[in-house]
Amino acid sequence: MTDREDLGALLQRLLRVVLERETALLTRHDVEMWEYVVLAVLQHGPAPTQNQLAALVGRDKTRLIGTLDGLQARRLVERNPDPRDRRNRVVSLTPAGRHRVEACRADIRRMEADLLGAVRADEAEAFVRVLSRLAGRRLPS
Amino acid sequence: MTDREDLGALLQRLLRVVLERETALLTRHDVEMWEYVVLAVLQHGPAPTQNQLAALVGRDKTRLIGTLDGLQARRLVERNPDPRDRRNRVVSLTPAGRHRVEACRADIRRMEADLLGAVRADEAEAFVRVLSRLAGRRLPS
DNA sequence: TATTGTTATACTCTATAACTATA
DNA sequence: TATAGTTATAGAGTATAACAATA
Repeated sequence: MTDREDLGALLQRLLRVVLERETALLTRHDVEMWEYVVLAVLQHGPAPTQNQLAALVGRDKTRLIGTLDGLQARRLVERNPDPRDRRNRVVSLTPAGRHRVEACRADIRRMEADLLGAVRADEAEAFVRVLSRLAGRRLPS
Repeated sequence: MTDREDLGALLQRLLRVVLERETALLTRHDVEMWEYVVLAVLQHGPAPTQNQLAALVGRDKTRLIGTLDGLQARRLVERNPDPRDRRNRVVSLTPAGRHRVEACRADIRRMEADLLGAVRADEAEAFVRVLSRLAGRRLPS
């Protein structure tokens, strides 16, 4: 670890490449980046409130609304009032939304495999493992 | 590589942590993020034109100007007209600028070592090596 | 005319503060 | 009154276009 670039610079450059490829790929599925992030989070289950969903995707609740409007207009997500507290709107995937995000995910995995193909398979696996460790887990709140 | 988060999500989360720590650290040196990026690039030698410098740091030439103004006002960089083509202004570090960026770099290295301390030393080294490979080299133009 | 550095304008994204409806 | 969702307003960051000086 003698003379190398800063970790921040390296991460930013790699992230930029990943995001460029991912954006192009998602466009072919008619899905924008933030839309995909929302769909991916909802794969784990419905979000009990939009507020919690916003925190989960790391975004403000006000900025989330336009994204949800677009997804709902295309019948990829549903917003249903919670009968127990009608202020809350529980957001969930429709079957179409589930199929869409699964198709996106498959393409992303292919893209990632292609990218990681530049290094040995065991190196790539170790890289992703350490990256997961260092990135920590998503804050649930 | 069964069920894991997307590479983009992992990279973004780790980058966010790194940038937060780096920003706090740079503030103690009275240096902003983009200012540090410029200083770090200039460590390798003067930039023959602001245009080339902008491309090197991955930024528009118009957005670079305010950053250079601030750095020049604090006598950390110099802008000298090129005698052979007086349209160009060659940007270089002053001695104070060199000392400043070296101090920042040292703190950043400490921060990175602390961050990478969460995994074994050989894993951390391999991680940075693969990351460098995948990030590729900075485009000179 | 073309290019470097600069300034000015417009646009996007984000953050903050009101508004409504339910509780 | 307090909270979830929504809308509206203001601010920061960015991109694009015009401008002055030099070639």
